[in-house]
Amino acid sequence: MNIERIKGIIIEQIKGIHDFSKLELSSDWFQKTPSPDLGDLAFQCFPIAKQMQKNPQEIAKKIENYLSSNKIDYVEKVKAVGPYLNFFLNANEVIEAFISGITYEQSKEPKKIMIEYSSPNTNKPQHLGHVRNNLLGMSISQILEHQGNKTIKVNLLNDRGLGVSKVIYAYLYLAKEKEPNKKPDHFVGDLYLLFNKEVKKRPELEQEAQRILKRWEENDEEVISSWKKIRDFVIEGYKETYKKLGCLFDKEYFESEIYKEGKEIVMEGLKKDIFKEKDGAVIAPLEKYGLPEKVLIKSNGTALYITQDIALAKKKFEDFEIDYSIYVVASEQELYFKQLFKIIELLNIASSDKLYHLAYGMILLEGGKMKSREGNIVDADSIIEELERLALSEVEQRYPNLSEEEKKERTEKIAISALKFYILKVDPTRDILFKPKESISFQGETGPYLQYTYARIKSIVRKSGMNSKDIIKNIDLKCFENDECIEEKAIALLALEFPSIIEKAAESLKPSLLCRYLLDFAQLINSYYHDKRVIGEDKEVMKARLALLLASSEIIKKGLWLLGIPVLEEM
RNA sequence: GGACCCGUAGCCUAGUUUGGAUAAGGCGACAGCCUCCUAAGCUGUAGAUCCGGGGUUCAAAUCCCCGCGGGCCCGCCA
Repeated sequence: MNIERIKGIIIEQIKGIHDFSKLELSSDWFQKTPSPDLGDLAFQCFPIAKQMQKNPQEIAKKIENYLSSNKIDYVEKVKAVGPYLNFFLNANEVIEAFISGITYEQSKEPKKIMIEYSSPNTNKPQHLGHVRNNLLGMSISQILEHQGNKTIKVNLLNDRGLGVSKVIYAYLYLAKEKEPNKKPDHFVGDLYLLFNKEVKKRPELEQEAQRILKRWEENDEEVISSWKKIRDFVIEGYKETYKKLGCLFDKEYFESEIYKEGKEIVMEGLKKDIFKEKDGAVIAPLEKYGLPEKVLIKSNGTALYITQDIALAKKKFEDFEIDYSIYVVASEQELYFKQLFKIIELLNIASSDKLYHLAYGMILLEGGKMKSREGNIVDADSIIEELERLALSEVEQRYPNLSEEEKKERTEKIAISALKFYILKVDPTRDILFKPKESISFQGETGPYLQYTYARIKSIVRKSGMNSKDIIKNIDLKCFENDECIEEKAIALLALEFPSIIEKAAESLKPSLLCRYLLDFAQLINSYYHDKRVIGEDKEVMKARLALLLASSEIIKKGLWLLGIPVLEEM
C-alpha cells in the first residue's frame, strides 16, 4: 500500500456523489494538515467549487455529509473545516498497511535513458565540483532504475584539447620528474599548475600549447607518446577516486576517438549550408534561434569540445537506441547546451525534447569559484581522506577494541556517507557555498545520522533475540490499541509517502527530495525509540514495535541506497 | 551591454513547479536528559520586515512588473 492509493480510494468515494460524476477530480488536491489534531489528510475544495461555481465551504460540508454515511477503507472520520475536508485515518489500518508492505509504483512506459556524467578533463585530479557531478549521476540513475527504467551510465573522458595540451607541454619541456611521485592524477595536476604558473611569466606559452594540439592532431610521435602516458596516469588515479565514490559506468567514450567523426559531420553540415565559414573557421549561425553563433572548427583546423560532442550525440542514439539522453554538467554550461541541442536538432540527429541538460549548481568556496588552473580547489581525494581520519577517531573513541578491519569498514562507510549526504541534500540546481566545518560534521542533518538511526534499529532487533521472519509473522495490531498510537501512526503515514517521494525525485531529477524525506523520517524514528521501549515490554507489544521498526529500517536502507549511501548494521 | 539562476532567523537549507489553514528542519546560542534497547541521540527556549516596492487574487514566501544585492555565462577553453 501507499498514500497515493489511499488518496485514490477516497477520490473514488467522492466521485460517488451524484452531481460530482462529471467533475475532474485530482489527488493533487490533497495536502498535509498543518497539525495532526486537524486530521491526517486534507482535501481542498477550492477546485471543485470553481468547477461548480459554488462556495468551497458548502462543497466541503456536502462531501462530509455524504462520506460520513459509509465506511471508507483507511478512513476513521471526515470533518469539514472551512473549505477543507479533513480526513482522520484509522491508525491500525494505516500501521498495518505499512508493516505488511509498501507498494512501489513502476513506470508504465519504461524508458531507456542515457546518463552522461562525470566526464572529466584528463589533465587534473577531480575536485568537489566533480564529486557533485559524480554523486548526482549515480544517484539519479539508481532512482530512475528503481522506477523501472533502463539506464546507461556513460563517462566521456575529455582526453583531448588545450588543457591536455598544456599538460603535455609541461611534461615535455618544463618538468624534471617524468614519473609520478604521488597519486598519478595529482602528479598530472601539478604539471597543469606548473604550466599556468609559467604562462604568467611567458605568455607565448599559450601559442605553444596550441602548437602541441596541432601536433597532436597530426599524430606527432613525441606528443602522442607523452599524451598516452599522461592520460594513463590520470585514468589510473581516477579509478581510485571513482571506487571511493562508488561510481560505475556502463560505457566510456574518449573524446580523442570521436573528434574526427565530429569534424566530418561538421564539414557535411557546411556543405549542406547548415553551417557557415567565417574568418577561416566553421561556425553554426544560431541567431535565428536567439542564440549566439558557435565556432565548431577553429581556423587552424583543429577541433573543439563541441565538435566531438556532436558526433557523440549521434553515436549515443545509434549505439544504444535510447529514448532520452541526460547530460549531467554544471550550470555554467547552460548556454553551451542550448547551442549544442539546437545544432543536434538542425543536423537531424535527435529532436531536442530527447535531450536534457541536468544543470547543477556550482560549489563555491569562501573566495569564489573553484579554479583548477589556479589551484584554489577542494580536491576530492583529500576531503575523503580528511573525513576518514575524523570518522576513525570517532569510531576509536567509541569502540577501541574493534578489529582494524572492522574499524576500517565503518570508517569508510561513515566518511563517504557524510560527504555524499552533504552534497546530495541540497537541491541540484542550487549553488553550494562550501563550509568546511559543516561538510565534515557527523551530527544533525547528515548521512551518519541516518546510518545511526538504521544501526540502532538493527541493534534493538538483535537484542530482542528474535529473527526478522518471526517478528513479521502474525503481528497482533490490537496491542497498539491500548494507547492511541499517535507516534506509530505518524511513522506509518510518512512511510506510506515514500513511493511518491521517489517518484518526485525521479521526475524532477532531484535526489535532494529523498534526502529531506529521510531526515524527516529518521527524526520520527529517533524520537519514537527514545520514548517507547521495545525490549522488556509485553511480548505482543514488543513484536508489534519491532515490526514497525524493522519496516522503518527498510525505508532508510532503500532511501540511502538510492542515494548511493551504504548502511551499517552496527555503528 | 545581453541571457539564465538565486535572495526565507546569526549561519546553512526545505517550502516556490500546481497560490490555500499557525513559514519547516539543521548548525550555532541557552536550559535540560546517559543506574533506561547505541548521547553520531532526545526534549525544551530564544531567534523571520520570506531582499525592497508595486500589481493580480477571496487568498501571495509561491504568480506578474520594477528596483536592489549576489552567482554564472556570452572565448577559435573544456
